[in-house]
Amino acid sequence: MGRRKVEIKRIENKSSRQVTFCKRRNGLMEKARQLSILCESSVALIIISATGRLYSFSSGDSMAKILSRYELEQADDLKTLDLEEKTLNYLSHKELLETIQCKIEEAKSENVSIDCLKSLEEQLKTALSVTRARKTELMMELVKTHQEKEKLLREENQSLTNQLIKMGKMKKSVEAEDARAMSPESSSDNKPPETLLLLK
Amino acid sequence: MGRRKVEIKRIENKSSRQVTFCKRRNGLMEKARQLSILCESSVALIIISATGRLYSFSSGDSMAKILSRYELEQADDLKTLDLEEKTLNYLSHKELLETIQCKIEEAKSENVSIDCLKSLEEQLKTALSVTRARKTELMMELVKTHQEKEKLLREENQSLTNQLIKMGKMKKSVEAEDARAMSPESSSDNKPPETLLLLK
DNA sequence: AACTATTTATAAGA
DNA sequence: TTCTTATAAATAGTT
Repeated sequence: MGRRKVEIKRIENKSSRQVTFCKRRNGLMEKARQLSILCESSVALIIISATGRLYSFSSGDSMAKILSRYELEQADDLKTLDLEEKTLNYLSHKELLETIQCKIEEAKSENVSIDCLKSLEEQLKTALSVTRARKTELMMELVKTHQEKEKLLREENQSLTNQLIKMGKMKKSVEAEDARAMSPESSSDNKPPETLLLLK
Repeated sequence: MGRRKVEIKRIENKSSRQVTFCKRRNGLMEKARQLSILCESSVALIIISATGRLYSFSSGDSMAKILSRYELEQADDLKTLDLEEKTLNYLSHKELLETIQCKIEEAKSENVSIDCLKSLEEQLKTALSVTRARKTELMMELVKTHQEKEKLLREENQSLTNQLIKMGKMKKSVEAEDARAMSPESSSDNKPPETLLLLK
């Protein structure tokens, strides 16, 4: 949609690449906004220019909410921390925290060097990531437990529902003869309704 | 760009909303891909449908890399607000690091709770920001020192250059009479050339 | 930063 | 769903 068709490959001319970046970035942001409104969906968009400038859009739901939903979906959350790949492979969370304590001890002195602080910054970044990963891990376990519990309840509920249907049919078929013959059994077992309430 | 113009507001009809979602989602993904290639930029796109289904695109750079870059930016923003206002005013960098050490001590036990890790995550984020801030502060001081040194040198240089020019003119005006009359003075003071070398 | 010739995306219809 | 098509919208190259 321009004077001529363009191949989708890196634009060689620097200035026209910059102009195109600006135009298409705006276009993409607008499209993202429209999609989120038209179809009431959540959209998160992050763009980092070649020069490192950051642009972002997020619909109604906050960016953080959308990102955390995304991170939850990725079971490979731990793998994606490739920045810490090395550390994570050789050091446990506990060991990392111990390493950090030493670094902090160093940095607590009054006359710290920039290099020392730079190193502490890196360590803290790593610790933050690993702590996050461990948190996610625990949360995933929690979610899994809940899902299993839910599955069991669903199954129980289904079987109880089936029982009820079967009983209902039987009841109907004997109602004409003697309705009171079923009443003791149906009133004594009141668990099915209770379990049904657990479903949402 | 269709049979007729549409207002950007929630599409009421459910099925046409679904169709539009599918079409525009694909369109947005494709546009994101094109932007990343044409302008060699990093693009991360996450879409969550109204029904909770998740779709995502990320260019070359892994999604995690882009997201962490985004989060880094936010952390910096947080630093400039919260930290300077609250923490930085009441706690020294040293004091904060001490607080963190306690938290880490807690988190080192085998059976940590999610809440405990969450709290540690926050503390590490803060520590990271404060460390960064302190680092920046020291670097700024360093830069300032260098700038001042440079300014002094420039001034010294300028005045010396002026002297040289003046002398040059005087020399020219007396050259015809006696060039050797100026030589003792100009050879005894060799500072000007040396200082000039310090400029870049 | 505007303009405009074209291409591209897509709304509605089949 | 998928395709077709008329039309709206985006944008490439130009000024």
